[in-house]
Amino acid sequence: MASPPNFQPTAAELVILQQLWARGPLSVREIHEALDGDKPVVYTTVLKTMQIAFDRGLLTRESAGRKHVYTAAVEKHAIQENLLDGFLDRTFGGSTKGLVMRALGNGRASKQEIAELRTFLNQLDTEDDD
Amino acid sequence: MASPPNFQPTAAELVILQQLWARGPLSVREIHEALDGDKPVVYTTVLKTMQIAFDRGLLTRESAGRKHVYTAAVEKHAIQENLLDGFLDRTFGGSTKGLVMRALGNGRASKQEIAELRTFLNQLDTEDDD
DNA sequence: AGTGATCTACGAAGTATTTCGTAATTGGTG
DNA sequence: CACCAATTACGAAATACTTCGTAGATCACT
Repeated sequence: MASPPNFQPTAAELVILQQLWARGPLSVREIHEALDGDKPVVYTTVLKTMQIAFDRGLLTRESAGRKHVYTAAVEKHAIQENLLDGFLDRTFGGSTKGLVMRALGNGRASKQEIAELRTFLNQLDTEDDD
Repeated sequence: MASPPNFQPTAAELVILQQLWARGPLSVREIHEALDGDKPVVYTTVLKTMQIAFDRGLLTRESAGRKHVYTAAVEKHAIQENLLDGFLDRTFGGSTKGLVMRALGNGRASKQEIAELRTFLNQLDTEDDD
């Protein structure tokens, strides 16, 4: 069976994707305005990054008058999984348990999140393969 | 209070560190032999990477006859946490819950691991701040 | 039609990382 | 001591990614 392409957006591309995933289709200007905060970014830097992401198939776009409106062409969950797989192997030698324990052990997760995860983990049960 | 330096080893450095964390102090040759598998690596590439990691303070070394024996100078858990923090923000917008659910949802975790995590999560309880 | 603002395209410099080749040094062995 | 193999040091090319400036097109408005 054919696997989906293993898109691995770079850090700069990921910043763009986060905007599009969260807010839907956007122009370069809209994204530039959202990003140009404490750390200023030049307009054409954002433009170029989006053009590259478009060339790589991460984004689609439509002409709207003189400008382009971009849309994420890849699913957030799929990309997160791709990136996570690599990160898991590189940093935790593939140990999901190691990763999760470190993620929860650093005090960044709220009580709320922990409670939700406990529920999630309790559901996640008998349905196992390998 | 002074924070520990925020070491962020590169991918190549991390490969070296994984060896040292797992197997203790090693020479360049020993690491080269361990890595030179399906994807061949040249000896001096490994050497150079280790010299850079040494310069950056990630490794220490001792002379043993004509050769050097290297040791990890940074703690595995601390490095994993540093890298995880950045990855979490970039890829999951800082949502630990999102990360953990994706990590567990992809079917890579064994029943065994899931059971252990459930135990861990149940212990992880009242001791919360923020 | 002319002017100015906004936009896209894109080359290319800048930065970070990885990879490799060459030279010099060291240690053991005949 | 001479030689060979193993080793370190290091410059520099190769690769990947990011950033920016310039040029040219397009649109709105006068």
